[in-house]
Amino acid sequence: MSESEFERKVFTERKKKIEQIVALGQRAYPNSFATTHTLAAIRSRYDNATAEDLETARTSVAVSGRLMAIRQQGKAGFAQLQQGGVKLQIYVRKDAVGDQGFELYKLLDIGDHIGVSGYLFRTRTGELTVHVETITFLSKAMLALPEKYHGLADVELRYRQRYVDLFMNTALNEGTPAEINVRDVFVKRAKVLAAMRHYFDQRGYIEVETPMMQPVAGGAAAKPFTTHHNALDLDLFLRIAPELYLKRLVVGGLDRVYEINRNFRNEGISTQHNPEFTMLEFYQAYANYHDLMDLTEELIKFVAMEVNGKLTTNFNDVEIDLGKWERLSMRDAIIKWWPDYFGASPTMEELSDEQKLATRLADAHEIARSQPNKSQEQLNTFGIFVPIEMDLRDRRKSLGHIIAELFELLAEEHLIQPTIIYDFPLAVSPLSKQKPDEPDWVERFEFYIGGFELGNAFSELNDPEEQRKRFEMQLAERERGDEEAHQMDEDYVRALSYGLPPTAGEGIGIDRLTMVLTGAKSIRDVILFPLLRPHKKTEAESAE
RNA sequence: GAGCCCGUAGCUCAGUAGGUAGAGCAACGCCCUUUUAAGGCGUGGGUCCUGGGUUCGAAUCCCAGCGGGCUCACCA
Repeated sequence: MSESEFERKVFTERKKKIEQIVALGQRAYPNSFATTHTLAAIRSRYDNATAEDLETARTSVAVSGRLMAIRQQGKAGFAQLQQGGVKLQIYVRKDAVGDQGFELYKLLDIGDHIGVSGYLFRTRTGELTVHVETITFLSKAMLALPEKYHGLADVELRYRQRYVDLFMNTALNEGTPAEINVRDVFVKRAKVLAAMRHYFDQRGYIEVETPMMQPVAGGAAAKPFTTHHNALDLDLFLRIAPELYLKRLVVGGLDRVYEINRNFRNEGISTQHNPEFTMLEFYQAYANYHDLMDLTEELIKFVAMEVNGKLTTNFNDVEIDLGKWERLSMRDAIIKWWPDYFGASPTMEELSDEQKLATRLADAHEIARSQPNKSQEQLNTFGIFVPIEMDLRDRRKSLGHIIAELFELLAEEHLIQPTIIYDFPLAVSPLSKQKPDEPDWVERFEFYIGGFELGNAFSELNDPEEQRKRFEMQLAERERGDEEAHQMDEDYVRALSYGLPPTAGEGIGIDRLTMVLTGAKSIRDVILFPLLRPHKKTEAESAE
């Protein structure tokens, strides 16, 4: 820790204060303090009590908390205690706490933890306050707290010193903008997890934990982190998904399983991506993707009610109604969001035939190219569209890949209200079951809220021979340089060979769902300790 | 990975026609027995992110680096 002169000075002064506090008969770092109430309990129980109520039935309390404000007034003073995200004012006067007690009070700093006992009253201005009779010193803040009104605003410091962020940036600080009410966000995140567990537990799913360290990183298309086990001299991957293990469990007869845990993907960081993120995955035997569409809507509604008590949520200044869902096939979504700028929308038939789509994209390319005045947005779209069109024309990518790319380019950003996008190309879905009537398409859906993907689900491919073929197709793509193509997993094929019943499974990004439910604009605001590049150490510090 | 923006006291921020730095809070000392972003008087505190360059002179202009934010690309 590199300290400034200011911080060293404050630290030294406060060490002296601790000595003085000990000289007053207090312990420097006592082991405990018995309270009668939490601050939250006092607020909920006595917030409506009048001054007369409090006077006639005198309520003695012992409470503790961190001092967040001190307003000294000669031989008396007010201070504000904070505990559990709740604040309560205390009033200390010399004639009530005695000479020693008041000496102690004067040695307190903002940030210190104390315990007080006394009785409740209302001040002249009507604020519920503890009239203090004894003060017990509990712990000292050896560093100065951030500015009391604005809190800790520097985004980098908030992430690096989340411990400060958490006690400074609460809804109780008037200057704190609602979107960085940090404590509340993480309380809600915990409620999301609890609600999900409750939902699945009630429906006969069992919660399981599958390996985070895997010899083959499967179940998704992503670059993994690698690690090594010394005793076995074994290279391992941090998992990118639990999927293949969870389906092995369904083979084993655990018909309904879920897991809530971290996935690790060695890819870029953005407002929607952190290298480690939390995923719910669940599998249900004898269900298909239609069943999971219904379940998804029900689950998200349930979680929203548990967390927020309502189905609407404000995200990026848009009111989102989690009670109303739209369902669109991927091809319909492309047709719906096809921009006029590219001419008339393609037809379903054109989107299902490589040759016809190639012609259609070439036409669109020409129409867009010949338009004289392009907006920046159109230029951006065009800039992404052109390579897609060329990939199809030069047969570098299959129809399926092109469809998926077109969908992401044209439709994804529009999916603000809850939308289920179903029927994906087989080429981008190596673990999904084909549609009986359209073998190039699979029974898969993703759902979108706020313009990004929150979940991915499908009827699970359970034919071991077909699965082997799909893995081989993936290996071929890997050969062609796609580092994220799926690896072969022989044991998974073996597991399928013992018989996986018809099963559907789904993964839901917990961080992103929490963003939607709390209005957080960055995934880093819903992860307590998001990954940051460490500050480069100075030579002096490295030598320590 | 690319583009744009930011980095000044512990914190929140001012400070450019380039003249070697300010406020509020916090800290320290004093006054104040119903305040609440309490108030009053006084004091201390800064490698202006780092390293180069231009200049008589750089927080300010230029270059490189470090850290961060946003947008885009990849992905969930």
